[in-house]
This record gives sequence, C-alpha cells and structure tokens, in this order.
Amino acid sequence: MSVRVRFAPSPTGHLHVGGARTALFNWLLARQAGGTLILRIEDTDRERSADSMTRGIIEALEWMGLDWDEGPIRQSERLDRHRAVADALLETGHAYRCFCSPEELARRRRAGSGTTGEWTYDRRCLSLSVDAVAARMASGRPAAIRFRVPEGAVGFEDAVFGQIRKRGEELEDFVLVRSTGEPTYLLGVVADDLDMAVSHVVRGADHISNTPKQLLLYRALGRTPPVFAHVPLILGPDRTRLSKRHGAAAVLAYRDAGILPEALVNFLALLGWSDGTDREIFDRASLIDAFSLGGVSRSNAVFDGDKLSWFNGRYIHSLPAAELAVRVAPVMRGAGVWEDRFEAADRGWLEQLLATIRPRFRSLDALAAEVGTYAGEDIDYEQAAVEKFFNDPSLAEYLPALAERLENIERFDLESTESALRTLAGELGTRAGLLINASRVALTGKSVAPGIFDVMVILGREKTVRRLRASIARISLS
RNA sequence: GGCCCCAUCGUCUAGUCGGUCUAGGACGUAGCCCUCUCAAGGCUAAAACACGGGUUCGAGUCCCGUUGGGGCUACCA
Repeated sequence: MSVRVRFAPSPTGHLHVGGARTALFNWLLARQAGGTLILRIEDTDRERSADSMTRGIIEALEWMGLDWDEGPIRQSERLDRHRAVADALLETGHAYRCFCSPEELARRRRAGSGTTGEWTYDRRCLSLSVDAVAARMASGRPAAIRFRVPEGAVGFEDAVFGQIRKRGEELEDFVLVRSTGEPTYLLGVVADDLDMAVSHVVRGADHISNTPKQLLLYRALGRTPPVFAHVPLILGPDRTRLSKRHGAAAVLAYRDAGILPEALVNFLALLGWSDGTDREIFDRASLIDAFSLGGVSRSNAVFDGDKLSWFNGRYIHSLPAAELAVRVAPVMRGAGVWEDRFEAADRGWLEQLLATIRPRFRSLDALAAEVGTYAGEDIDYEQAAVEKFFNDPSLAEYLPALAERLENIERFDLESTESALRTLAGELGTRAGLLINASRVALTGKSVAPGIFDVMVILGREKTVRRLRASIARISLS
C-alpha cells in the first residue's frame, strides 16, 4: 500500500512550530516512502478562516522546504461532497436531523449541567416521528444533522500511543452539518481522508479524543480507517500548549529573527522524536533516512529557544561561505548594510568576511548587522570599548607608528601584519596585547571582534591604516 | 466535574527480552585549556529515574494507586 499522508492546517492563525513539526513528520514519512503528501486547508469555519493566513501557512512551508504533491485543497471547495456523505448517513439511519437551535441548546446546557458534570445532547430530536420531521422541514425550520452514536466501545491502535479505547456512552450525538448547511470539521476530515485515500493520519495529540468519533463515522460508512499516529504537543515555557500568547511561536517570526530553515527543521525533528542514538545534527537526507513513527515520543515537549539558537549557530558556522552569503543577503538588505558591489566584484570579499566573523553569531540578523562595521566607511566607537582598551596616553604615539609600519610592509597578510605589530611592540618596549587591543577598538570601534590580524587583512591595508590614524582623536576623549 | 493521554537532569532526550545504569548524550549553567578581546573549539563539574505499594533473586524498565501535567468535553478545527 502506498503512503499517502496529509498536512491539514486550519487557516485560523499563523503556522506555529507545533503545526510545522506535524507538517515535517508527514513530509518525512512521504519522502521516505516515496509516497504522497497532500496539503489540505481546513477552512470549514468560514467565520474564523482568513485567506491571508492560508498564504502565510504556504509561505512558511515553502520557507522550510516542505513541499507537497497534491493541493492545496480547500476543504470549503468540497462542501457538496461532505453534504452528500451526510445525506448518505441520514439515509442509512446513522444520522438524524436536529431542530434544536444553538441558543436553545445553550439554555438547556446551562440548566442541565448540575452536579454530575457536563450536559450532553439529550437526543430530543431523535424521537421525532417521520411526519414531525417532514412538517418542520416544510415550515422551513433550520435543521442540523447529528450523528447517532451507537452503543459499545470504540478503540484503535495508535502508531505512537498504542491502544486507545473509549466507550460510546461518553460520546454525544455530535453535529455533522450545521443548521446553516455547512458541514463541520468532523465530517470533513473523514470524508476528505477517505476520498483522498489517505493511508496515515499524522496529527497533533489534541486530536486523540476526537478520533473515536471519526472511527464511528468510518464504521457507519462501512469503510476501513487509515492508520492514526498522534504526535505529542509542543508546550510553551509555562507548560501549556503553544499559542500566540507565547510570543514568537510562528514559523515566519523565526525566519524574520534570522533563523535558518535547516536549523528549525533539525531542531523540530528532535523535539519529540529520536533515532535512539546521540546524534543531533541531521540534514534533510539523513532525517528522511532515519525517521520513523516508532521513534516518536509520547510525552509533550517544552520548546527551548536556547537550543534552537544553538542549532542555528551550528548551521551558520558550518554552511559553505558562498551559501551563507546567499542567505544573509536579504537580511543585509533589510538591515541597510547591503551594497551593490557585493553582488559582483566584492562577492568573494563578502564571503571571506562572513567566514571570518561568523563564529561569534547565532542569528543571521546579528551577523548581517556586523557586516557594516567592516564594509562601511565610518565606524561608531563603543564607549565601553574605548574606556577599556583606549585609555593609555602612549597610544597616541604607538598607533601612528603602527600605521606607518603597516603602510610600508611589502605584503599585507596574516603573517606580515602580525610580525610587523609584534616587532614594533618589541621596539617600543610595550606589550603586543596593548597594541592589539587598541587596534581592535581603532579598527572596529568594538571590544569584540575576530583575531586582529584577520580584521586587518579583511579591511585591507588602506582602510586599516586610515582607521588607525583616524582613531587617535578618540584617545584624548576617553 | 467527566473522559483520554503522559511522567528520567532546569530543557530536549537515550535507556534493547527487567540484570555493571556507580543512569548516557545535547542545550543551558559553572570552571579550566586555548588566547590579542569576544566567540568558536577542547576538557571537566554540578544536575534526573515524581511518590507509595506490589510482582521478582533483581525494576528507570512490568502491575496498581497517589500526585503532578497536558488534551478533549462547541452547530471550532
């Protein structure tokens, strides 16, 4: 049997990391089996669904590199089909019309929810005679269609949670079609999964409790249900389900915060799944290779932004410099540090710069912002750096001397600049460290930067000499 | 409230048929090394089997209960 899975988000909000992980697991399963991934938008609640959300979800999936083979299919385009399924259920006696209005139900619910807990639908309309139903329909009274929950237990073997059972008596006669004629989610999923020949339903564990209802529908329809695999939920730091309340839970917010998609994918894969080894770094291909539903955890996981950040650092540090340049380019544009010369003539220089400064960064944002320090003409001097490394009066003498040496050495590379500086320090009878740290402030305006000779080489002789000389004015100010 | 599910370091997790598990790895934290700063990298440390009963020669691993957490309980998805 071929693997046909689906990712079925509802466009009532942004794609958050929980949904993204569900999408990832589905994608992994499909790719691993050479199967099919269907993207289905569950927008049967027209009140809460928004097209902009659908676009955002698609944008997020594309950014993560999770491609689908069929769809996007909007559930709202299949309403007639859903209604036909409901009619069939009506026909076979598995469903019935209910004329109780939502307001009336709310009233009864309030009155009925006494000591023994929740009120469930009392099946008032189930006992209506055929004539009574016909009369109400003729009078144009709106009717919902409810599923008639049969007696007995329902159970299924979940691919990650194992055996799950529920007694039918605990289920109420749920609504299949609203009195407005709109089918509900419960009917929609079953009808769609059936029509789309879905073989594995992989979704969040918040759907476990609804699965028995869906199973009843499959049974009433005389069809074999797919394999169900529920994945544990991702929790916020407060241990409740991730939502907008938890700030940046949206996938696109991570993209905008300078997170690389491969880092998010790698991190998410390991949140709730393990291959049983100590391995932490997985690229797409090895994830496809190693993933299995059996390795999915049964307990919920707290989202740890620090660890995501660590993964992001790993990828920023290890991506080929040329590739990294491609990724930061848009971020640099956003930060206003992009220059056209980076597109052509100075592409190599940009790549070299990125490779030099990246060990200090864990996000594309911070990395991009730093480019300006090296590529721009002017630099800002950080007060703290000036106070810490630019406070020796003799620097007013040393720095011009260093500038002069550097201006005249034959070659200008790592070895020559270092030997020039150390030789000068020796001649001046001072520590090389004094010159080095002061040079750092003079060349970058900061107390934190790559090795000073890397800085000199990346800046080039001319800019190095110029900044060294220009910086002297700052000494007296400190 | 009812029902369902879950339970190993602060966090993510490994833990084969119950037997060197004095519980392993990673993030984070602390220290050390490297060193021109800060990172990166390397090394080290502190840090967990929720609790109580069973079963067993032996339980983190099986069973029951308690506690804790999460989910569902809509004419939401």
